[in-house]
Amino acid sequence: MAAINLKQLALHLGLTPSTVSRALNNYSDISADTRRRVQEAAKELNYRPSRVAQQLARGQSRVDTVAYVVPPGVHRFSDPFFASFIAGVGDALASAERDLLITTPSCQISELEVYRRLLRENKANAFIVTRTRPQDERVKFLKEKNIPFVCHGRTTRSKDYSWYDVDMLSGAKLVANRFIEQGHKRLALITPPTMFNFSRLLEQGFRQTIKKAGDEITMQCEEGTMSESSGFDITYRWLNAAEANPEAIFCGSDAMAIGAMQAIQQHGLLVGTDIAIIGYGDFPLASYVTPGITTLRQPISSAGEQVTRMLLRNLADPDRAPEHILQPLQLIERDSDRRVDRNNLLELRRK
Amino acid sequence: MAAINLKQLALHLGLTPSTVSRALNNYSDISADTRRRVQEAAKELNYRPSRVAQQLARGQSRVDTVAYVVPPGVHRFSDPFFASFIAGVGDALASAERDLLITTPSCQISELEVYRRLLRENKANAFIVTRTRPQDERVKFLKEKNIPFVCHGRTTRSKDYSWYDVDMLSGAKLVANRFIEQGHKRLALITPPTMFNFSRLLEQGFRQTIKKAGDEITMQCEEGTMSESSGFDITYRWLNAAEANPEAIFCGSDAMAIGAMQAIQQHGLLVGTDIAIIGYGDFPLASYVTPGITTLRQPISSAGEQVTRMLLRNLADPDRAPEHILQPLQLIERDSDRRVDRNNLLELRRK
DNA sequence: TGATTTACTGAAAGCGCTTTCGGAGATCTT
DNA sequence: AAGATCTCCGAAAGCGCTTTCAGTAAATCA
Repeated sequence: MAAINLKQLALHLGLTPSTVSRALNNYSDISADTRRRVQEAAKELNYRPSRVAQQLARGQSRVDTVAYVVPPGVHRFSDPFFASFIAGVGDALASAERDLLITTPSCQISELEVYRRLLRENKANAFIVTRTRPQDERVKFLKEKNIPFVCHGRTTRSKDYSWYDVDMLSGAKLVANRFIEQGHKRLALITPPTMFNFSRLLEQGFRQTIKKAGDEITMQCEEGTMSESSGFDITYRWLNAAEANPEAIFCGSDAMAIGAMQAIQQHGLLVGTDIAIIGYGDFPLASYVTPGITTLRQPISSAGEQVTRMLLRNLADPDRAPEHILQPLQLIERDSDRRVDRNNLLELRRK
Repeated sequence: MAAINLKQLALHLGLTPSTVSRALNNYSDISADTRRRVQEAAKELNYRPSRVAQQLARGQSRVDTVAYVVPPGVHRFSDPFFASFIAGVGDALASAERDLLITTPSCQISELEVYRRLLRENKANAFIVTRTRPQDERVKFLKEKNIPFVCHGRTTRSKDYSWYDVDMLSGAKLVANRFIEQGHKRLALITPPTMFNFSRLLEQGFRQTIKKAGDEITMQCEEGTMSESSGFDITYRWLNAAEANPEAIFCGSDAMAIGAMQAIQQHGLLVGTDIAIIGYGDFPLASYVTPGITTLRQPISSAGEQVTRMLLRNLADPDRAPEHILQPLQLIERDSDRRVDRNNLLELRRK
């Protein structure tokens, strides 16, 4: 099954490479008979033209592929964030006739190594970096190599490259203030993994607001993984703990909010009435569960699109100045942080 | 911003291409001074080596990329199916040092055209085809061109290529029988788009079972899009209709099941007690909503993995005989099809 | 100082394919 | 039957880069 090339195929047929090539490409100056012979032999010998050589010869050397290296660990693919983001990226890219390469480091290999390989193997010529870390080696690497890229998320030093990010700091303040206005005293926070920059901003905003509100407001905080089960586990533990239950929980993902709600219900408590829940993300199902999740809406699919458009602009004009988009977060009010008359549960259902 | 090539760069520097090339690639036989000059000029003139030429020259002509062309329309990306499937594919591929190219036809372009382009532009050398249609042109195309591929799903004629599929026919029978055993008479079905082969099998299995059960069992059926909103809309319409409400609904996706449940609740009815719901997929949230969704579990992430492993085997040995895997579906019993004491709702919550 | 090494650069072949051009033979004109 | 016209195929020049090899000038040695 050794790879056979044009020359060998030609030799085998007693023809020249040029003839064989034209036969294979259906040129009209090849006799029907020869063409057939050639094509049959090609199939027979399992000849596969080197696309690389073809491209070079044809002068199609452009590589319009954008790579999205999914960060390892932490729930990667099964995160609805992922799917929606990809959707946005994919759509924007498709309309620009570019493709999206998705990959993820296999266990042993460092993330950066994947970037290097993709470049070396000519698989991509631009990158979208997500879930940025405070000090992000990926950003450093790409800047050094002068490769076009755009980030979804900021890093600590972030003036000199393009990024799109949500205004998590303000968003978290919004949530905290809402809880406080609702009269809750014992707040709680389940953060996304703190390795992510946005998780720190979230916690920071939440804490700042609480601090400003004075001593009577307390908070507890734990780091989750963004999955339902982690929201469930953490909340469950809290409810079983000796201390008084939290009155309001801000969950760093809607999935965790769902888990938390489940834990609350299993404890015989009522979400909204006994414990208020606010989530983050507004993923598609947030409004379809009962009660509907009040959540900080993150327009992810549009995030994917916007990030991609930035990148495309950058690609079109490499000398372009970096752009920055700070997307405000909107609080979508549903029922998970709303008190209801406990005796009137069925009525609630009727909405 | 015209693309500059090695020769031009060399000319500009008064050096030969070979020297410049070696300078750029950090060969040790280039003086530090020259190297610096060259690298600076390269950056200055925004020189970008043609990766295609590099690959050809270096003899790295292999293209280890698997493409997954997401079928257009119908809720593509936001389908949790998509994300999980990709997760499985990505993982399996990563461990084999291959990459995954994901793309989707932009509005104007036919799906097949995308396949052609990917091949032409050397972006992929193997394909994973999902959501097969009864007569699938993609399959025909790939077989004709002798390109390695594997399907997730079957077509009508499917002996001579590898596929992985779930046993939807038996699965649907399982569900119908369960409904019947539970004593329901008026069954209903919300199918996935009928353009998909598995949708037909689903309907077929359901109908066959009902037919066998005799005249007293009736059914109504409508085609959904697999989204929450379509489940909601269809159910809502049924509940408002003149005819008697269905007693049990089988939804072709968990998302539709959630929509249906929402519609039922908005009508002041109790899911499980008034109307039984069974979904399909068992996506991550199915157990976290209230009530938990009874569903036909489709092991999607493992589907992605298995499909990919098949493909890898195929790639490793092109002469290998086609493989077929028919995955049995398992019914996961939760609460959405379980009657509860209506007066004891709060207790239920305590589980 | 002449021989020898060292440091660097240039010339040239080649990666596997496409494509233009020209030419040999066959077929067609008048 | 001689030229004109087709058919069909081979020769050869690239595509943009890498890499080996040889060659020159400078540095080192004896």
